[in-house]
Amino acid sequence: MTGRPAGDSWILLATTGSQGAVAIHIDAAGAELRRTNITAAELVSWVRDVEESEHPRWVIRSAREIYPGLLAAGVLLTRTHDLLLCHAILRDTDIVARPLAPSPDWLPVEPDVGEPALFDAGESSDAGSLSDLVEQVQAQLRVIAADRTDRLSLLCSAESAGGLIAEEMRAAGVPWDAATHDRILTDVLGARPAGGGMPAHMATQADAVRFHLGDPQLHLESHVKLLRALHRVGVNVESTSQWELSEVAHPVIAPLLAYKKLSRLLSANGWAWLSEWVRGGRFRPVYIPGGVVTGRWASAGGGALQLPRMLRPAVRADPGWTLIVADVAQLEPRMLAAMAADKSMAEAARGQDLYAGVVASGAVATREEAKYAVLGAMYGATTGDSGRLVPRLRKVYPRAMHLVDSAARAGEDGGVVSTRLGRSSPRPDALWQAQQSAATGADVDPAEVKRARGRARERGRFTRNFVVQGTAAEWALIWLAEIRHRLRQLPAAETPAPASGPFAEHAHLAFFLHDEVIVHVPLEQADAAAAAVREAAAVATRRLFGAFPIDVPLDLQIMQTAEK
DNA sequence: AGAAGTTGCGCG
DNA sequence: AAAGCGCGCAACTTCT
Repeated sequence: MTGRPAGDSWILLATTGSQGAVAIHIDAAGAELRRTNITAAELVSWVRDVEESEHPRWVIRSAREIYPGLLAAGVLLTRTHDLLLCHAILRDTDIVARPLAPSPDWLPVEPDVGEPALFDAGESSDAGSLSDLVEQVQAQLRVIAADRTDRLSLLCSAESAGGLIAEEMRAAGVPWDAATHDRILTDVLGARPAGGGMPAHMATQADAVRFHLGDPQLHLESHVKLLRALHRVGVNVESTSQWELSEVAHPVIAPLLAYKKLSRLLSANGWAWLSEWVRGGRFRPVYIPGGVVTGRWASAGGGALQLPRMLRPAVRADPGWTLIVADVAQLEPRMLAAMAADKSMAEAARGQDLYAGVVASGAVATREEAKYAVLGAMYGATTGDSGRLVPRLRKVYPRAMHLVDSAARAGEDGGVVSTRLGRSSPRPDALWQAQQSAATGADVDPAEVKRARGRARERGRFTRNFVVQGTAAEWALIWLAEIRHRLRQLPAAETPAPASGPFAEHAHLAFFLHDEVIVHVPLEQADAAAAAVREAAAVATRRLFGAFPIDVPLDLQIMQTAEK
């Protein structure tokens, strides 16, 4: 950080078990300015008061540990520096000479899937850890300050905001209409048998499959048994995956594919999921910011990131509220064009459909080809339709292609690559390194060399994708943080939505998935919230790429709130 | 019996 | 093993 604005206060907040907490005002280097001891009884109101009067940046061990309790008490934090999340970034970053010394004390904690305890102190909050905390924030601030470009400062702010947003979204929940979900299940799977057992439509397909396979007792969920049965009737597939089955012409295929689809829906998001995960009109998934090495979020429980599109209609605003649903089309290739400052690719990215722009460039003939070529470029395809099309992009977008090709080369050589804001890929593990050096010797088994080469290529594909996926994650993080910031400015709702907990009277983010958001807003604020989502996207683009002209268009809808 | 690994499929 | 990246989860199989 090149400088902290005058009057900007940072407060290290550490819980000290049953005794309460200690708050330490720190300067830009993390040195103590003054210290306040707070009893457990006054903690919540103290934090609330200071939040309102000082608007500090709270330095906390982890939002996941302390924020659920505050939210349950109705206290929202605006800005934090999340030591656990930032530790991971600053430890691995390759954009400064001396990254943070890694420490096992600062590894992510297991998410607590249960109910939030009131300001749960956690087990690591003994007296000794206070000095560790001070030491850690000072070390982190040193690394951030060493980056004269301020990218790590921005990344840490955004990542920390993500830590808050993840907990806020869980507290608010996704408004979920169980009746709609149930209706979809009944329509698709058939009536749910009273005594358990298979829903009607599923049973019909299963019977058809067993009939065509000539085995009325066959257990369809066992791949081994199913495969044997398929072989018996001459369907010579190597696996029971749908792509391979769909290549075969045989009367058993249609009902089998239909059965697999229904079976998947039932086991992943059927009635059992509904009763386990939807309570009081809300789905409350556990988000894990930074859970993926690239910086993307992961989730734990509920399969939040895999909700089938078929169930989207079950996401339903409360009475008097509506939903803003927004996503970015082709976020990753847009990030690539801007990172590489590739004006030709940015030109193709103008407007809603980047693939149409690629076709217009003359590189490929159809939109479908454009899509395969672009995805292949970012994923490192070398064979098949996709691999065949990639070289054409090298002619029209040499700068963009050079960026991903260089990232791949670095990865193959065992090197590290970084995103726009300085999140760096992990180093190769010891096994990988050993495998590579073992393959360079004089008389090495050719199979060994080939295997090592394969592993090197594999890592190249990972680093190739890392820079793009990771930068897209950074864009999304800033987008989220800016949306949240703008929603905060909106007034209280005319009609409360009690199920939203701390957000019962306020517009809030309800769902986030890589490049899309759902915002739950009072009806009367729909237009203002939509504007906030759009402005936030523009800000994210500008923060990452300055004046470089890259379009990041949103597909944004204000949901119609139909009567049931 | 329970852990660990595999398969297949949902999402971006 | 789809043609290439990143995930989580359920159900089954295999290992201990």
